Amino acid sequence: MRSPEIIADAYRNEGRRLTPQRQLLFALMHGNETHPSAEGLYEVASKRMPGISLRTVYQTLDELAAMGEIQLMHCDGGAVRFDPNVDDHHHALDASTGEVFDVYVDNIDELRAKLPEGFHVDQVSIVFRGRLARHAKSSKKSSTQKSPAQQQTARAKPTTRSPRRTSRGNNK
Amino acid sequence: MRSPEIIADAYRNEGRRLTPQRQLLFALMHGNETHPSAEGLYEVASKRMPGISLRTVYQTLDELAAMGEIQLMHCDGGAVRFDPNVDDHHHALDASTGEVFDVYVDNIDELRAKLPEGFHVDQVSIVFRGRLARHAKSSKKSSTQKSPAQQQTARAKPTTRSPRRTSRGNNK
DNA sequence: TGCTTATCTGCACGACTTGCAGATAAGCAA
DNA sequence: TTGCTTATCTGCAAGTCGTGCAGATAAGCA
Repeated sequence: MRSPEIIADAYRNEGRRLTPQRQLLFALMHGNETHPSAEGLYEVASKRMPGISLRTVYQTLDELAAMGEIQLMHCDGGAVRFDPNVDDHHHALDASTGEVFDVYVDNIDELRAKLPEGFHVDQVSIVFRGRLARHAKSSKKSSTQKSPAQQQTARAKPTTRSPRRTSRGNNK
Repeated sequence: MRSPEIIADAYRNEGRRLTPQRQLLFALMHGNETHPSAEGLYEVASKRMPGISLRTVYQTLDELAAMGEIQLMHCDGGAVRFDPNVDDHHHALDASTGEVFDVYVDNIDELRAKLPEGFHVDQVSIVFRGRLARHAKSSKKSSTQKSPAQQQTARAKPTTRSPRRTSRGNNK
């Protein structure tokens, strides 16, 4: 995602209006590495601009996505998450915290995949599920910088549902 | 997923009852390569057993998943899809039809990924998005060529809103 | 055949999004 | 600065996908 200023210009050039809501959201998304959901971003935005509507957050994120400034991520059925990093990268999902980290893989094109005959690949996305050891209790650390992707799923494990985010006292 | 008979035995051994609904669903899922959603499976099941409840389909699929007989797939925010293939494999998603194909990748462990320090990978899942060129289907799927995963996303293309998996009409 | 209780079915409800329509307020002209 | 046009914003209803509940059914067994 480009800088808020550049995006502001892009908006103007497209005849769109620059509203304080949009500017706030540009700023909150720029460089944001938390891969927030619309709700999550809404909560942060609400602190700085009480009254902003969740609907506006959804709309603005959709616009940014349509402009190619951010990407959508659908990890494990929860809410969609947004990523301002549109470089060629992948993700690591911490199963216990729900956190998502950007992961760069430099040799995807070397994958030996048996694709259906005649299948043209537009995009490849890889998700590494696991967990981040925040406080290594034992002396086992500094594993890798360019680690080989450990081993693959051994067996389908009992459908872990993504940690539900707390919903603000919403009700309908 | 093992055969319906074996699963039936497994159910009995766990003290669960073998109902005609479950038996039908075991049969419909066994060897099913369409990666159906609960709704899709429900529609097929309804033809053979009018009156079966969608709720029952969800329940039975959840049981099978908990038993490790099938896997869940969350592709692009639509409904969850179920896969009776629990081998170590990945998926190719046809962006225009929504079809999902199983893909075997034999050198995942060679991926050079820059994972966060201390991140322990439990599972790696790869999704190849693109489309299948349908035409001249003369010979069988005899040739399983090991094609290198084509090139990666050149650039995040303006996030084309996922064609909102047409809920009902889709998977039939 | 009868009994216990696991299942099934139907429905309401919750999470996440999107469609709508009236209220607001950018952007521009005078 | 004032006015005007109309893009946006906000609030709410509605739609999709799943899950919780509770009464009706029907497996499995004596």
